[in-house]
Amino acid sequence: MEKQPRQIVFENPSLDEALSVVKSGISHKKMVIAAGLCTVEYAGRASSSLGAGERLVILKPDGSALVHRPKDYSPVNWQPPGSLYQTRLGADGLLVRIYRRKDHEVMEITFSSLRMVSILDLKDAGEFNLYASESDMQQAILFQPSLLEEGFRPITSERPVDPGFIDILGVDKNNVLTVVEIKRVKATKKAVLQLKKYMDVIQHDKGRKVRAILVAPSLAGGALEVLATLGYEFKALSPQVCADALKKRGGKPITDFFK
Amino acid sequence: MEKQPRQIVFENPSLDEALSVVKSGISHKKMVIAAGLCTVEYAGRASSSLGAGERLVILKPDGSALVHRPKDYSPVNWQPPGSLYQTRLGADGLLVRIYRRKDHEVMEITFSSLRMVSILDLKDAGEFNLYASESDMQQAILFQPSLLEEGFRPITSERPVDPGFIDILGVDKNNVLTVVEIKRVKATKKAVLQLKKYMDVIQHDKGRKVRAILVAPSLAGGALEVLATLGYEFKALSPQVCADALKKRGGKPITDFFK
DNA sequence: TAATAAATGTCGTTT
DNA sequence: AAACGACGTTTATTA
Repeated sequence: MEKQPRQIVFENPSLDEALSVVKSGISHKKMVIAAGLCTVEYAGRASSSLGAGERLVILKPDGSALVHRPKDYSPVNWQPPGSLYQTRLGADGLLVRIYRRKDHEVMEITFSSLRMVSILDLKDAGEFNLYASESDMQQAILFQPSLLEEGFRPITSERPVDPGFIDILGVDKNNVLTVVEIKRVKATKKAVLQLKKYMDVIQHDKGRKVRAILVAPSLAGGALEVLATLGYEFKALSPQVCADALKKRGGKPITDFFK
Repeated sequence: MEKQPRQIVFENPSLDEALSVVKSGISHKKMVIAAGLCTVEYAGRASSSLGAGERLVILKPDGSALVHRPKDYSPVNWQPPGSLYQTRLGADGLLVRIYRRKDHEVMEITFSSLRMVSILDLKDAGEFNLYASESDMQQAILFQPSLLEEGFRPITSERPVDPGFIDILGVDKNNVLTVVEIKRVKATKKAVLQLKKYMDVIQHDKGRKVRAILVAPSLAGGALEVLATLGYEFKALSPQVCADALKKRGGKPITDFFK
């Protein structure tokens, strides 16, 4: 019983060597990394053509593939998970074909030469947690209503109304019904209009005084104007403060991606 | 004058070795690739925490950074271009800190061990062309208006109005003013509302009959309803058909609208 | 800088 | 599978 090495790395491999490494990596469901001079053609939802240049190519065991240029956050070409790999030597060099049934998408990479090719067997069971999302802010206000203002008492959250969901519905210290809309980033005019949609419904239903409060770390220029016109209010509150408030409450993060 | 090697690859490097390789790669503005057992902390617009596991880390010369798990198209953590790198040995291992001034974002990777670390000097001046984009659809209709309907005559494209740009403004065979909104994917309710915004302005300005046509490969359920209510029309047209029409038109690549 | 809309958006949840 | 909305969306473009 031969033990697979935990990684394989070839520098300046021949096309033949690269072919055998890539083939092996794919069939063993390992991560394949290749760097070299290549062209890329893509056809599917759109189509694209990438001229010759040196790039980093990543083939993941789950069938996702990435072609990265030396710059930019996003890959120049890619395939989502679930794609199928094929590779062979062609007239122009080492061909890697990545096919996705859904949308009949094909990406074809042609390496004319390689600088490096590698197989990595990565074990990763780490847990990922994201904090301070908008729902975290909501939870924080529900748990500690004074974050919004003294005397505020939430009634419901995510209350469904005609055009969506009201983040928080409650009453203030004078028992005035209050609609709360939360944004985790600077609130734009759009957020105010969203709040207005809810207010239109609530005011129509109730026919009595209702307060509207927009909660966000800050307000965009245009938003303030609309807000003032409509007689709504703004409460500055950052996701960080909410995250801290939740942390003090103890327990684990709200946005637990792996439930 | 010593010539830099075109790439450097270390397998199972010590933390010291890895430190020196990473430092060198960063300072020489090369692409740095590292694979190993690490944790990642991020704080900025949100904050996140990633437990120990083996990942592939890419540091690009333009200051963009990616942390890729063995699965998924998208990185689990990242920093956009323009970030600054810092690296040193810490108590827990090799620390790589990627800081972005904008939004005060920090990502910190801590490697406890490495499987591979590499510097690549990738030269990439290849041209990238994308076809069957929304702009291509627009160009195709402008060049061959019958793709929309017989007798249609475009007047302007990208006409600026209050809150944006009308994709195409023209007149139909009866000289009725027609607003055209184009989507390259199935049109949603949102697209109809976008069209409505333009219509509100046009109708307000002109005070005469105006047609509104939504062009897309297909219509979402909710969109059809709103479209009907507003009295707008739908024309099925795929980006591929538009790309083909442009190609037949001959000449140079379609994505040349960037004048 | 802010706003606006496109994207091979991707990625979840819900119907 | 379709629809809908959120995203650390990113990216491009314009005022």
